[in-house]
Amino acid sequence: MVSKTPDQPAETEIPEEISGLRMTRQRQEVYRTLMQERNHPTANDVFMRVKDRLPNISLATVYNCLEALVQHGIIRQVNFDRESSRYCPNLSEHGHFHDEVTGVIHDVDFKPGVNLADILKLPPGAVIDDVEITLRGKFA
Amino acid sequence: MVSKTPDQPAETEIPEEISGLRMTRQRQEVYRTLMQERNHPTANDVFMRVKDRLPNISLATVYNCLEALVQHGIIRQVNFDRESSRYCPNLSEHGHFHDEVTGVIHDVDFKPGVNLADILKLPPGAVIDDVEITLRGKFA
DNA sequence: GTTATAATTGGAATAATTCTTGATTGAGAC
DNA sequence: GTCTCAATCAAGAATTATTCCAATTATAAC
Repeated sequence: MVSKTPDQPAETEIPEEISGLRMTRQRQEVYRTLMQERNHPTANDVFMRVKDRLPNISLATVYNCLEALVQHGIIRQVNFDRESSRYCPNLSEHGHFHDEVTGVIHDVDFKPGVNLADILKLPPGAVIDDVEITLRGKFA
Repeated sequence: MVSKTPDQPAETEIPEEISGLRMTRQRQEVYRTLMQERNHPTANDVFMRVKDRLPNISLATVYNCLEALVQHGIIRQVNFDRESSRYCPNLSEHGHFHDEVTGVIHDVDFKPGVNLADILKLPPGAVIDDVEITLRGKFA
């Protein structure tokens, strides 16, 4: 190889390490897939996608990567009822609207300035670490 | 016991049929257990409880009963992440606060007059059939 | 390059739930 | 009361998403 062109960034810029997580090739590809497929894929969806680039990757590795990314706050894991978990790189606090007809999942942002304590009778002293808001419905 | 006092309702009043669902002995006991154990038991919790009264009941039947009750809107099924489903006879719209330390689940009511559309940027045209709000946290 | 540590792989194991099949029950017709 | 039919139940097998495990491989530190 002649030129390394070190000043030109890769097509998708992924740091070698994020908040202490070693960004291995597998984790990179899992993450890249999530960034490209914004439709809340399951672990298996990701697996099939990543196999195009890493034919030897195993499903267990995809699960491991997803877990590592979730643990480090790089992606979010989303559950609907008892279905397979889905994964989502949208880190802004948001809920999900599940279209019962098409199965499509839409991110639903909060309106600005909304506070949970304004709408819920929280138990006194409760400190909330995580909120999950899931809506099911359809389009009129 | 001498008098039957028929005008006094049973300790837990359970109609013979609710919205088209035949209230069999098994369904009665499953429902009664949920009404008594307000701590969001799993199917297996209910199973063990109901066995005291119906020693021959099977876990599959408990699942069937729970499903039938959920389907008829008599109880609610609640899911936390990928844990076993839990069941809840509180039909008023409410969310759940999951205490990470003790594992206890608390019902969280909405403040009166709160409208989802006030706090969320719902996709235009979306008709919401069901809402699930789950909080995780601890007590300070 | 060696060594130590962490990650990956493939397959086996797990656990919650659903399915299947045959037996039982209960409601209504007679 | 008895008969019939559909609904329900029981027991265990099957399914499915996910996790675990042991062996290999890659990475980073020295």
